[in-house]
Amino acid sequence: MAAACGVSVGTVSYALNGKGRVDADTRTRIRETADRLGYVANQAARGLRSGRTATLGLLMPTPPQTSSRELLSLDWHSQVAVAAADAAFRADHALLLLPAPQDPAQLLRHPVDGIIVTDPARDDPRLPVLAGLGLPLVALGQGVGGLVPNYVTADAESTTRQMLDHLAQQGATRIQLLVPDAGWEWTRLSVSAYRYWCGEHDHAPTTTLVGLAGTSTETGLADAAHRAALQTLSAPDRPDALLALCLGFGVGASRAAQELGLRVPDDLLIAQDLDEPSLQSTDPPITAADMHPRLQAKAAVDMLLSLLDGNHPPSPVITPVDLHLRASTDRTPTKDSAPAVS
Amino acid sequence: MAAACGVSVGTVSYALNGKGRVDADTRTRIRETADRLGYVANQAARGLRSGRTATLGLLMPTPPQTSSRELLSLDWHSQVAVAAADAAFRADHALLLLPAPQDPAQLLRHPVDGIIVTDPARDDPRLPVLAGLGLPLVALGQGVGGLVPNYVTADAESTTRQMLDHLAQQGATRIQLLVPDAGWEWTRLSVSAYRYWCGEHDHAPTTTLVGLAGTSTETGLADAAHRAALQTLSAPDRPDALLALCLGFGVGASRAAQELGLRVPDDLLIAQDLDEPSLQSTDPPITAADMHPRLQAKAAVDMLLSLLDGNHPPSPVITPVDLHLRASTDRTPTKDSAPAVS
DNA sequence: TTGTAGGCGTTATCAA
DNA sequence: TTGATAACGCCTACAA
Repeated sequence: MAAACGVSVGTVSYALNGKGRVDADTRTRIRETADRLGYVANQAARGLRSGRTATLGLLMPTPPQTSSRELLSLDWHSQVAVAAADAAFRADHALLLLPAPQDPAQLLRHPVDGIIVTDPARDDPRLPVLAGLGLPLVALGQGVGGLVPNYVTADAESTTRQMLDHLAQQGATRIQLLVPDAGWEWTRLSVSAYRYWCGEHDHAPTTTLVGLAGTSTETGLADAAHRAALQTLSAPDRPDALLALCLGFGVGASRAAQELGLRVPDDLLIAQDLDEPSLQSTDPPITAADMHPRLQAKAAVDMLLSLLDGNHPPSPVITPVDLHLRASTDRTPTKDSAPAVS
Repeated sequence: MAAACGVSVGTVSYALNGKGRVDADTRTRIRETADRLGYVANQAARGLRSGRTATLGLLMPTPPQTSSRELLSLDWHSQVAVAAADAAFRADHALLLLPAPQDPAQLLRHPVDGIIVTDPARDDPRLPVLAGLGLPLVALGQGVGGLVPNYVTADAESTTRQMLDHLAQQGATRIQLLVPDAGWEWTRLSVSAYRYWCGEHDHAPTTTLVGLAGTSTETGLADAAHRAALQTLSAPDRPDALLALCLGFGVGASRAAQELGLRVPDDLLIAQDLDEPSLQSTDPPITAADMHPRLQAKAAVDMLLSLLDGNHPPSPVITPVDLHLRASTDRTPTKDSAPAVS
């Protein structure tokens, strides 16, 4: 382009991204003409020359092959994806959406500088594939035991303790956990925090394992939790609070309570760790924790970019969690007025 | 690479993508070594030469600047994004997630061959920006009056009629529409179909406009609908069925009915046009239509690819819609057994 | 049937 | 401070 408007190509390049080599006047002149002509450097050529693509990959679980391992809120993923794209763009990078790969070669067809992998599990089939790529990697979720050293996550332990404290403060004396039977890292940490908390508070830890076999939708999760909760709540020494550790479980528990004639929050408190829209449409709405997916996404992008710059970013990054207190755990006297803080 | 393993670079190129120039033996030999070495052509170099990027852009509404115009289910978007990425990959293209642009130049920094724009509105600020780009464009949603000639959408009219027929068949005689006050194309078509249907069925059309000012979350939508429904359902000649034409409205209507002591479905039927997870956690679950976001996404990608090949794809593509009948509109005698078909 | 060479737009190096 | 030039890897027209 701009060779035509005054100087040589090299000078244009230096003027637009070089450090201090060009004359200030020349630079402003070039900048102006570039703006006027709407000129932007060709990414393909730049990539060819530099070996970098200015593109980050976001590896999502692909719906068709969703296994129980990858049961995650779509709403969560959507927020992550858009926020990550936004963060990448602000740093002059593009974000490529990658379906879960069968074949590593498939991933290389559209080269990226680094990859963010969402919620890896300990035996995640995507991990060996990624390892073979030799690309910088950041996990959005637990780092699964050193397999992915750089990761961004919320604090499972602190989240669990916050919720337990809140339930106890609202009068719960027998808090029971609804635990997904899926071997997730997040679950493991939460349960362990629960046991620890029980030890501190002279509380007998009781957990109900909810089988996830064959479940692949939010409704399925709710149904599974519903069955488990019916059983648990019919027992003679039933709990007076349920903490649901998986999407959908809160809705299922709420349904079970209603069918058994238990009033929430009077007879039973219900809370869930990860917030989701459905928790606001139950009656009463269910307390849950906001893990700030957008914030996590931005942190993951920043971490990856910093890795690409050759830095050793602080890792892991632990992002904050905010409890959304709703009516399902609100035992304050005035039950009629709007009690939800969301 | 492969020059080292037998022949010249040109021959490798011809062997891997050329027509018939090379000897069959040489070709298989080259293919084999390429596979063995995991060789894939460098996209940057290929793009530099060909001018194409093998990359499609998906333009999403960006959360920070979500205006009432772009209030859409995040769940919907997530499904669209992942399905589109998958379809693009199968056609050897990558899918770039694009935040809504302020500046057209920003979009050009990461060049794409074409763009899918989700749910454009008639006065969508993204459209003039896109027009200035001169790129092939496909709308995922209504084509907004010729502005975007190529589009993929579900059939608003047929969806509305199906729901009205279903409600009437379940005994509704005074069906009222809850209409978002947002100037959406989909809304306009639905309302017009409703009026037409009323004419055919000797039914007095009544609609309640629900103001969306200041609302930007699903909860906000539900609250707005809740207020409107309270008023409507308290009127002397209250409707016996509500058809909600916006996300969140079904949940809001359901809450209003409960507060007024109206039983669903006995005293009031409730249905919503676009399905969402929350509709399954209300009591009772609410009937809605599945617009098959994944199918729509795939159709949009196919249409865009076909445009890029210089074809005139059939446009618009109208995708099918499936009614999910749930308890909120089920007046069959056996009310106790599980009535939901989902 | 295959090798050779030029050029796509950038940036880094070197010379002026 | 600036201009010329080579090279990044690929495709393709042309020569062998």
